[in-house]
Amino acid sequence: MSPERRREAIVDATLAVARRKGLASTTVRDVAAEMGTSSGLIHHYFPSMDHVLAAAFETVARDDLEQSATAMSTARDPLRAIAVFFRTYARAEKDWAFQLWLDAWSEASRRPAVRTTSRRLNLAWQALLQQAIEVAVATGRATCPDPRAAAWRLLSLLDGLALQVVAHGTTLRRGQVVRWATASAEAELGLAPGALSTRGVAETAAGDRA
Amino acid sequence: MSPERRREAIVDATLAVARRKGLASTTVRDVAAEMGTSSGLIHHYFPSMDHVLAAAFETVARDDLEQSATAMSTARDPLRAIAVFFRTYARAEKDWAFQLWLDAWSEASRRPAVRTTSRRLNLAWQALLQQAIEVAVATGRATCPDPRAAAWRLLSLLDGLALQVVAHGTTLRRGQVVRWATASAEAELGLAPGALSTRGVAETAAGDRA
DNA sequence: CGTGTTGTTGGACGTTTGCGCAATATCGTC
DNA sequence: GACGATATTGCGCAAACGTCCAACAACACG
Repeated sequence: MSPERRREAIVDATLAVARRKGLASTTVRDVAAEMGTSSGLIHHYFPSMDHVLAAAFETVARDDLEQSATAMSTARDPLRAIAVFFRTYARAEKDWAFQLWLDAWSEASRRPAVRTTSRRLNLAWQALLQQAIEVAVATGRATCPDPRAAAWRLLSLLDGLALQVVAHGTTLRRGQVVRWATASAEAELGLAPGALSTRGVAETAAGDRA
Repeated sequence: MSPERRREAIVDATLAVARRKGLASTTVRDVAAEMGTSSGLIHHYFPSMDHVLAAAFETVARDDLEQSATAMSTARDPLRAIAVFFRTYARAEKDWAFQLWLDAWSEASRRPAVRTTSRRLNLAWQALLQQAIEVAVATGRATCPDPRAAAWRLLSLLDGLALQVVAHGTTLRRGQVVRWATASAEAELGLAPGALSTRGVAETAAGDRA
């Protein structure tokens, strides 16, 4: 198995374990057992467990980011692109991925590699939303005095709401998260209520269940 | 030392350690060493480490809650009470307390006692803000079609922004968090821009540095 | 065929974890 | 002053942790 392939295999195995036990309590031996190999092998490819976890978290966050970015790029309209952003953010299948975010934010203070990765990816997500807002403003579809601030606010709102869903389970319903965040976005962008709502974005509605 | 005093002492010691190392990596022996006693003593008062951490987290979150509640109750005006809520939320001294929240949200999936405590306190914070909004609406100082939703949105926004400050350090500045959240609150409550801003809430401005 | 490079193994090392338990110390009550 | 309950100790236990390393296997290249 090629070095690159092996690294991917380690990352995949790490994610399989992290999905079950959480990022924070994923150990070298867990990953080795998941791959069916020895634990020493992991340290042959990664300098420390910190870097393994950071690499694993990065692939998930980056994949989701690219997935959202391509979904947005196929939207026929700047406003629909923003609507797609919100709908792809709170998908039910992503609950475990958001738990990874929670773990990363918490572990950031203890694991340097996780911190830099988490920070970089968070900035990338903000940049994606900010750019979409700027496009909407430039094409006259929206008005927004400070796209950078609006993107941070909307992203943080999504994070804070999703956090309640994932960490506390029944406190909030997922549908409300999307609806509330979308409504805030309409206010931020000077749009009429409902301008970003369900109609016309059927391609992503499948992720909005329950 | 009375049993109740001893429990408090354990909780205090746990917090002293958690402040340094984070909740997730606070161990029985750390707490015992902090108290200058044996580790067995902790298990004599708490059934498991999970409950120790939950109790410690609870006292901090509850103290902060009561602190905010009393500060709000002394405000001369419903709107000022809301402004106080935002200013007391993002105080610099509370960075370590917010790291406790991050740890609690992350650990919620693994530690049952932490989960129920975190959930209960989060609901209490939302209730505090919702009540303040309802008072402002009832006295005609604000308009808000759905105080429950608005409270969740504003609280989640604060959480999401504070998260960036605490977990990633330099990504956002603390002053911006308060200003951005306050601006969102003004929009949610149908207020003029600046209605909740600095002027007139000097009693809490000390916590807004940097 | 020999030889060096590299992937991989399996386990040792030292530490740390949560928890339990027998022994000891302390103290209120008769 | 003796006694019973309870607070507290100090350590043992088994398991788990990250890291490291000597040894074996596989293969490319001379």
